[in-house]
Amino acid sequence: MRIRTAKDLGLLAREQRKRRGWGQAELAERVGVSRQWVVAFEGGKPGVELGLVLRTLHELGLELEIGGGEQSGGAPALESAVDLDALLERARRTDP
Amino acid sequence: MRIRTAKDLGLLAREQRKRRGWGQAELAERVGVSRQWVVAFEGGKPGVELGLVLRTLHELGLELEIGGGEQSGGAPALESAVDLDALLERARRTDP
DNA sequence: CTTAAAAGTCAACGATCGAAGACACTGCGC
DNA sequence: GCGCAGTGTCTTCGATCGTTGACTTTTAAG
Repeated sequence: MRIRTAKDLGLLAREQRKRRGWGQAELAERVGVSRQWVVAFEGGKPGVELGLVLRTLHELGLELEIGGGEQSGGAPALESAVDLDALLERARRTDP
Repeated sequence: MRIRTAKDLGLLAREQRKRRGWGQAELAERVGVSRQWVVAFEGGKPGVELGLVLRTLHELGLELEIGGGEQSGGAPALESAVDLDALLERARRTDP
């Protein structure tokens, strides 16, 4: 899932937490933050600290991936081949 | 690229900034933060605020993607079909 | 080699954070 | 309807943030 805002991320984290059957208090304990912090993060608070966010995502089994990175001045070099195996492998990991 | 720590992310942001030929001051101005913040972020400071991080990544043309999300208790339900077109489309957006 | 640009570092300050504690509200099983 | 678990919200407080300004060090252009 593409993330652009803190709200996007918070929503995703909440969904994943529920999928795991955890309450906010349980997640907070696992991560080592206060429950209030979890509430704020899930609510999309932009001021939350990056390190805690990363730890929380890890605890939720969510993986952060950065893509993009085109040169500012023009089109990126074209890949000459499409690696279907790699695509499938990634899809398997992302949308099991 | 897989991101686990604030340090990972900061390094990547620095590389991308350099690739674009921008100085820290220029990036700071584009994002609307102080140069000191850019220095701190690139240096991997975990306390930096998520909202500013996301804005910075966007300005650098980096896309944030979240994957993973397996059920905690067992194997996820298997999809019966693989949508190659969707996979390719997503790959095109993520790794152009 | 010289000099300017870029990057690193330090300090002060008002704003905000995260934690702890607690109360209010919601959802659900019995 | 009642009770309990989960979630939302409020307050206080010490710690940290991001900004501004400025000085130092490193890098790169000429």
